[in-house]
Amino acid sequence: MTPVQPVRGTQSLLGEDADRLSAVVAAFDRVRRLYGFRRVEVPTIEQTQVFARSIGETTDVVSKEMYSFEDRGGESITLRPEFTAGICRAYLSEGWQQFAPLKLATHGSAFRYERPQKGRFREFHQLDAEIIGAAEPQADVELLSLGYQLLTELGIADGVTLELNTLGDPDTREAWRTSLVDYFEGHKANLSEDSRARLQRNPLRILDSKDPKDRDICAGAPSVDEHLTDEASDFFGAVTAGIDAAGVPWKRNARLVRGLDYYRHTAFEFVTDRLGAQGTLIAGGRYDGLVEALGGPHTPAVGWAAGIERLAMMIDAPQRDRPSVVIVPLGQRAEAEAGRVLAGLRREGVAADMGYRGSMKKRLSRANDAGAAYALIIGDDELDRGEAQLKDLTTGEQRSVSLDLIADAIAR
RNA sequence: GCGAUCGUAGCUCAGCUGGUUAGAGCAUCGGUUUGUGGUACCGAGGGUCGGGGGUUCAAGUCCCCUCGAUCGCCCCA
Repeated sequence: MTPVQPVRGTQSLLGEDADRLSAVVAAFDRVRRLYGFRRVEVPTIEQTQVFARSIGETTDVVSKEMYSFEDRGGESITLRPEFTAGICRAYLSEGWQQFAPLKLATHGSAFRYERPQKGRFREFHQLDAEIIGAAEPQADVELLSLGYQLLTELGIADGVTLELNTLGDPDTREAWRTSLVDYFEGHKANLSEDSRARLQRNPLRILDSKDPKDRDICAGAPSVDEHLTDEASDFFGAVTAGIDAAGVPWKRNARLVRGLDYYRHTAFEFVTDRLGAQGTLIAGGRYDGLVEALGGPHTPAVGWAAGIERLAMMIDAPQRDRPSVVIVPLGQRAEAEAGRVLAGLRREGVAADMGYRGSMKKRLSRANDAGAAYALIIGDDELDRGEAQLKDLTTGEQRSVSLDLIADAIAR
């Protein structure tokens, strides 16, 4: 019988690869506390309309790339493809509005039915940070600082660039869009086939086309700056002044866009060239229109999400967990005593382990493989004297230690 | 959805233009050492060569289909 295969685009990780993911999450958890972002839990599944309404019913994203199914009650359910929409739903349905402005953080699995490639999976993991109910540019600044400090904490800030742009307010956005369509219509003949299709569907996206011909045309395209209202311009100025003051390096990318209509003002990506085509590590922006799209009151908000797998690929290998001591009992009498010693050490906060079976040779070999600092050998002879042999696995030195003083001996 | 490359042991791979019982290293298990790991030496287990079909006297090797992996395109909430 052939073994059961994993679902395409899912990962099962042991050892260093798993440690990398948890190191990223641990760093995020440290940093988000420093910034006062409260941990939230939201469901993995939501009613499909939570995502469909926020994204727009007709897009490819909704029709082809979500894991949606009908449950036994006939309800259309979707595995979350991201966190933002679910958090906004909770903000409305759980009455979190009373705590606004709210700084929230979470992390976990998300699901997208896409073709797997480097740094892209069908079940993947995200860090997520949101500020809901704040229209002030300081919220954007705080979120950008949080992202930068996370990258610094992970030791990868040097290889990452913050690309920043503004999409302006709705008036700005509409005016810019119109002039972009006019401009690209004029160059339609020279655009790539993909971009000609985008002209109908999502003209802003032409700006980040990878096609060299498109890029030349984009170089002469109207900039959002020409359409910024005074208010939008002031807002962007406040954001950039704020991150400059906070010491966050950034680069203007006037071609950075967001496809969905609910985005306003700030749009940004922390990118790297070290991960091939999937170079975006953290992506976010201001989404003042989203809560309204979910049926709530007008609510300004800004946030970002980061791909945990991508961050994990960037960092140095984390130190693996290793026991301080592995107990090696010899014989049945020793094994009973060893169980007491093991429990005692663990209660004292010493990372201690003991194999379930095996010869002394085997057990020592396992202790060595586990990276233990010490092996504690307990045999009948030692037991009679209330002692054990403590062996330093690095130096090979071994000495007798009283069973009551093992934790002290290891600490030294 | 589209394109390219690739699937041989748990892992990394070798296997020439199709030709007897498919190999190595690492890992695992056992032994040299019944109370001493990391080193060394000896030995063992483990593969219907991703799956299915076809060509051929003969297929791991050639052809088709399929599944999967990798990288890219599309998409990127």
